[in-house]
Formats: sequence, structure tokens, C-alpha cells
Amino acid sequence: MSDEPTDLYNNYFDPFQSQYQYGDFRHNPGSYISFTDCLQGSIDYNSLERAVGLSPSSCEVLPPVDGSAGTVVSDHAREIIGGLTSDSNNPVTQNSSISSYSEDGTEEDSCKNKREIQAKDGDEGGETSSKQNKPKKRGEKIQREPRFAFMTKSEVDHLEDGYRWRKYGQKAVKNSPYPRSYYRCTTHKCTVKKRVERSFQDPSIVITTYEGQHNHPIPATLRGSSSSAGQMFASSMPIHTSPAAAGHGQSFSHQLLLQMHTRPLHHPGSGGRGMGSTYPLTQTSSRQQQFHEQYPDYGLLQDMVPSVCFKQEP
DNA sequence: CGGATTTGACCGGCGC
DNA sequence: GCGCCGGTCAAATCCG
Repeated sequence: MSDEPTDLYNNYFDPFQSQYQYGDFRHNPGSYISFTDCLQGSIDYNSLERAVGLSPSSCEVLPPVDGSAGTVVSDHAREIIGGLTSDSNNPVTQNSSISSYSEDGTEEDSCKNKREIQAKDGDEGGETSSKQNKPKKRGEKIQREPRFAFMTKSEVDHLEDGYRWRKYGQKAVKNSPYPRSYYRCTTHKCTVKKRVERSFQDPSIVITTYEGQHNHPIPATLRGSSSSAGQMFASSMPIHTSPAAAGHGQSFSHQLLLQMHTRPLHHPGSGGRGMGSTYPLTQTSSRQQQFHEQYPDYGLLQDMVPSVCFKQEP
């Protein structure tokens, strides 16, 4: 299995090529939209078009897979990635490269949010006691931030995306020799977090999960120096490197968004294109409504990237 | 010296 | 009820 990945990745990219059939956007390599723009919800249709024009390059963002596909991710990553396709009986072997879903607050780590609420309450109360020792209102549905999970072939765990992150935790991953790292955006009052872990089956694959939306632009200092990030990725992910992005400072972000927007998440049988036309877009879940509030431009985007931002309701 | 990282402890949720 | 697990905190440590 160790020599499988190359073929595997090539297979991933076969459908990926279909993006070029979407139009002539590839002739606009100079216009980019960043992944962080997506996180901020600031993308619009025009920028999306430009984004689609990007070509694969300095890194590979891989489709979520399950054990049957040769690459096994941790339970956590599979939970996130698999959640996108949980509405079908199909295994998670789609061509999608980026997985995401917005949660409605009913899932897993509500304790974390509760902690944050407690912290805020504590501030109001004027006390910052050690740890949390105050029972809080229970039963409250805590809204979760939208999350984007994706797999990237990279030698470095912490992928540079233009923002500044502070590591605040690391945990051993069950059934994996590789730890999971927890990062938080260092910008004041920005609550975006991300988790980074490595596939234990294929250590060259990094699974990154973003949670929340940045409420600020990319730090200017990093924008200016981000060329190093591009170089880093160009060197760390040699496959499918293209000059267009290799030398560009935000190549990684661009790659992410590009592939987010061009790789429908759940439709294994449609040949990797069709832009999610198979999705029941007419149904609007509560989390979709919530997302609409956060991403006002999504109304323009949904026809193009219906599956990128939402986990379909069963 | 200030900011970032490390790491063990702690908490709440969840499954059995 | 108990134990496991994911996620977070925060003191200690590291580093530029």
C-alpha cells in the first residue's frame, strides 16, 4: 500500500482536470481569491470565477477517503470529512478534495463552546477563576462555527495560510501515531481555530480543519512575506507544481479555495464535474439559513459551489 | 523580555 | 455510574 499514493493522487486529479471545462477562467491566473476570503465570507461570484481560473500547483488537496480507498484518516478527520457524505450510503470516496460543513451546535465538543461562554460570563462577573468551576446553563444549543476540513499532501504539518496562529494544544490521536495540533488565530477577538493532524496511513497527508470565520484581513506583514510560504509549499509538495502559483505568495490559500470551488463534495458518480447539480438545493436547512446570514453572497454562489459549504441534511 | 510552544491537567459529552 | 475521549487551559519552557 505504501506505493499506492502516487496513483491515488493521479486519480484524484483526473476529475480535477474537469475544472478546465468550466470555462476560460484559467486564463486569469493573476486574479486570486484566497481561502481566507472564503472563511470570511467575502467571496463573490466574480472572485469565484477568478478563483476557478487557477491551476493546480504547489500543493495537493486531496479528497476525503475512507479506509477502502487506500488512505485512512483518523476518526476525527473521518468524522468531519465523512459527515459531508453521510447523507448517502456511499463510502466517502468522492473526488472531493475539501470537505466542510456548518454545524448546528448539536455535535460533539459543545463543552468547548460552553467553556468560552463560561469565560465570558466569568469576565462579566469580574472573576477569572482557575479553570472553570462554575456550573452553567445547560441544554442551551450552542451554535457552532462553520468548519472546513481538507486533506493536503504536505511534509509540513502547519500549512501557512497567511494568518497567524498560536498553538494551544496537542493531543494524541486515537489509532494514530501522529498527534493532532490545535491552533487559534492570534488576531484579537478572532475566534477562528484550526486543527491539524496527519493521516497515519499516509503520513504525507495532512488533514486540516478550520473552524469559524476570520473577522479581519490577512495580516499585512504576512501578506508581504508570504512568498516564503509559497516557496515552502512549492518545495514540500512537488507534485503538479505550476509556475503560476509556485511563486505566488498566497498559492496555498488559492489552491484551497480553488479546489473547494471546483471539487463537488458528494457525487461520486458524476465524473467529478457538474458543480453539484445533483444536490437537492431546494431544501434549506437551519444550518444553511444560518450560513446564509454569515455568507450573504452565497446566494450567488450556491449554484456553483453548492456542496462546498454545506453538509447536506439527511 | 515578550511572544510562541509544550505538555500535563482538567472538563464535559457520550457510549456502554 | 463509570470510563473514555476530544478539546481546552495554563504553567513551564523555549526562542528570537
